[in-house]
Amino acid sequence: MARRNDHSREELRRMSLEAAEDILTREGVHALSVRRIAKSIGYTHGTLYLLFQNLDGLLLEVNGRTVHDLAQCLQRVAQQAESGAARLHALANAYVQFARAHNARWRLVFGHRTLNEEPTPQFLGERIAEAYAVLNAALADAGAAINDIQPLSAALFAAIHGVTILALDDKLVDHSGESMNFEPVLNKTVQVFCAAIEKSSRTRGKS
Amino acid sequence: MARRNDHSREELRRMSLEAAEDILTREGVHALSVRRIAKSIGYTHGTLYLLFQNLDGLLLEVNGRTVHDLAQCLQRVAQQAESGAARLHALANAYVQFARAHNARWRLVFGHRTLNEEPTPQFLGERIAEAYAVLNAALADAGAAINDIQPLSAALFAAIHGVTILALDDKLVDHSGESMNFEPVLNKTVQVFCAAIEKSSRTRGKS
DNA sequence: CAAAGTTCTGACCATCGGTCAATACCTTGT
DNA sequence: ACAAGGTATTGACCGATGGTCAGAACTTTG
Repeated sequence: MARRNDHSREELRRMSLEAAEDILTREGVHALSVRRIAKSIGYTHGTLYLLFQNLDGLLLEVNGRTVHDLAQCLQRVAQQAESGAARLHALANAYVQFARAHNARWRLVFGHRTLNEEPTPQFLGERIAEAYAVLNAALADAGAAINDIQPLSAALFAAIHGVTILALDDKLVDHSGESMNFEPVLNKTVQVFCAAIEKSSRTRGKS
Repeated sequence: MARRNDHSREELRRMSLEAAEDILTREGVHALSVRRIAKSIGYTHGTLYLLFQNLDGLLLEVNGRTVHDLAQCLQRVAQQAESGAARLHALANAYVQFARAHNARWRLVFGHRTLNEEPTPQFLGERIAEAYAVLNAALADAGAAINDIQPLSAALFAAIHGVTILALDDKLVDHSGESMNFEPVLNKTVQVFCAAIEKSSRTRGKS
């Protein structure tokens, strides 16, 4: 039957989360189940309920890791890119690319709420704020001192997020219904916001 | 056992879809199942497999209806609102409000892909294009003749979509992590795009 | 009124998330 | 060295799911 103390509680948790991510990446959400994860780490499904409250709890932690990875990715990009508009473009691109590279994992973050009904737990919210902060900083940097940076920043984040979602589903279409590449749409998005920043910083101090 | 010919094939399909929407609205996605729908229309689950290929097929049609309803809603709003920026604001607002009013149904449209793996079927894509066309027309109207209307329009659509998603999840946050109302963010979004349209129409004909 | 044709059912299957008594293992005390 | 006690792990079990399909229940046809 069963080895004992081969792994600590924390090790087992980590193994489970990594296994879940692996299954997600290789086989897709449909293949993800408590039993499948258990099999993957060489234990039975019962054991997983000693490590996590339930499947939902496990997935929530997977999502936390995904968002954390995204935040780190954005941080790296922000450091490497030049300031100003170039940095915003780089960040926007990194966001979409991350979502494409980790398709299944990324989708789970936003699709999971479909399954349970509870509000997003605070620990996940904090991680999202983490990613958001990077963009926020870049925007502040690009636009110097702007009064109304808050809604602008949130709007840019949402816009990039929107492009990402539609791009993943291939739902970015032109007027004739033909699907388009995300690049021109994303570039336009950032351009439009950059123009707004510029204009805003020109009139700063007013009102 | 069983009444016979009480309802035509098409009637049964319609009843099923309506039942599904009702369950979705009243009890949430978690309650939606083949058996639950069957019970709701007074048949057994086996019958549903004579009407739809499987649960996925049924949900796809539900989604088609939802998007169609959204498109109609947008059309109505576009007709009533004044031209120009006001119409764009009205459309953006209507989009978010529709999503909020039909929370569960709307989420299913974008969360469903989490479950199956296949690409969005063309009939759903067309319905989305239908909704998109309304925005596209309003934008063309607002900005007169613009060369690069295509990416602009797609970008605006995506931006509104992004705000809507984040608003529904209460994931629109300011720099301190506090959640914000969607209105200022949505207004800012439309403003920013209106400015871009204006600018673009001022320099039209060039290049 | 029987035969042929249909609509509908419900037993059945594999699988799922989740629980928990029982088991197999480890540690400790003597 | 061995038994007692404690702990980690299991796997049978539950209710429910999506899905299939032989055959029952009902209609129409000849």
